Amino acid sequence: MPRPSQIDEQRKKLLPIVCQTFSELGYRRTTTAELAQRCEVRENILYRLWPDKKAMFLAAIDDIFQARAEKWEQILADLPSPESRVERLIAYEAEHQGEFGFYRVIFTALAETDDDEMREALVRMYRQFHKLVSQQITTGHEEDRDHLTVSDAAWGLVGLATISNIIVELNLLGPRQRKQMFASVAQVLVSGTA
Amino acid sequence: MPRPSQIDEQRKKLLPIVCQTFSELGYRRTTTAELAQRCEVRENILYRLWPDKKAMFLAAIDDIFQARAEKWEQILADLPSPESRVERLIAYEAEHQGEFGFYRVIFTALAETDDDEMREALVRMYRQFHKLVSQQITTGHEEDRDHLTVSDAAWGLVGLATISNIIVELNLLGPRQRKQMFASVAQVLVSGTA
DNA sequence: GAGTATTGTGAGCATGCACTTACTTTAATA
DNA sequence: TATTAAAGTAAGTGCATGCTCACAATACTC
Repeated sequence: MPRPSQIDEQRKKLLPIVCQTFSELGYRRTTTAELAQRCEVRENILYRLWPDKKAMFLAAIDDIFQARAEKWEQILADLPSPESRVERLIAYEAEHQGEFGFYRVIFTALAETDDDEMREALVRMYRQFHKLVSQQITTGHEEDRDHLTVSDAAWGLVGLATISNIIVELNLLGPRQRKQMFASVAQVLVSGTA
Repeated sequence: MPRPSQIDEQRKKLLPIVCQTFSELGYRRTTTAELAQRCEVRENILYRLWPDKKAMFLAAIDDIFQARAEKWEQILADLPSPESRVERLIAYEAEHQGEFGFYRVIFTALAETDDDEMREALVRMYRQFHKLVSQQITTGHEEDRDHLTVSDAAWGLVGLATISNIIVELNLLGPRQRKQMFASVAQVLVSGTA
């Protein structure tokens, strides 16, 4: 009998490096040669772990999102008080934005939505993300409502427009729901402006 | 004397086709061969109009944004009443989201932010966009504040996270301002949730 | 230690694609 | 009508890059 395969172990070992590379360079600019070099193996080996470059990228998307979700859980675990959970996450996100190259990966993936698998991976990811956010928005946060500056509200609207377009691109909501969502959120942002 | 150059005219004539192509396919997937075919000229000719593919893309970004801004002006011109200007634009955006392939261009551009010119074009565009939005958010929209559903608020937050990452990526705000903006908008979205 | 499948090496193939070059044809001016 | 640069044609070049193949070395089981 021959030696036992360690493909799974190696996949697990190299995945963080693959994630890091895609986060830095995005999809297109990441070459298989670059990946191999950083992983300190030949390209050949990578193709024994994943069928093609796209599979490497999809694996990276899943892993990066997973890491983010785990980070969130960890934060919430430290803070068992039911209140201020959202506030805690918001503070964390505000602080660490763009740290994991998460969105660089997302942007480059969004540039490839003509590919079905890529599209599906994105849809899965956004659905999970949105669900995660939803679960944390507990009701009863009435408190004293702060007013927004015009500039802040404008950024909020630009963000809203962006996510709306992503929703269109990925068919995350039907047109009717999407429009209603857009109107509601925009309304809150605008009317909350001092 | 030879015949006068009509380069400017031809540039202007072909630009819409170039825009359309980039909107459909994004940056990378748009090949110069494809552009030439759609423009019904040889690749050669395109390279007499623009120095390289990137220049064609940058021209497209500018033009697409310009078209959007003009559309907005046109909408506001039809509606000289100072009130409900924002509402009108919001309604328009909600209705026509994703129609011009605007964001497909933006996403693929965001995948190329390692390139300085590309980056600068995006920064210019976002600055203008945000300014435009800001100008329209008139104060005094107190009215009766609608409450958001949890789902809508969550989408708002995802959009906020997205734009925040874009802001980081493009250095549109300093960290301090960005965090403050994030917190304020998130606060309004969360506390506005029924 | 023999046998076998795994792991590693290195070269290379095929293709897509941005960009070029050498040339012909056209038409506006003087 | 002669001149001259622009407009058009056709072919090609060179490079990056995803992916493969033939083969050598290794180490695990029996």
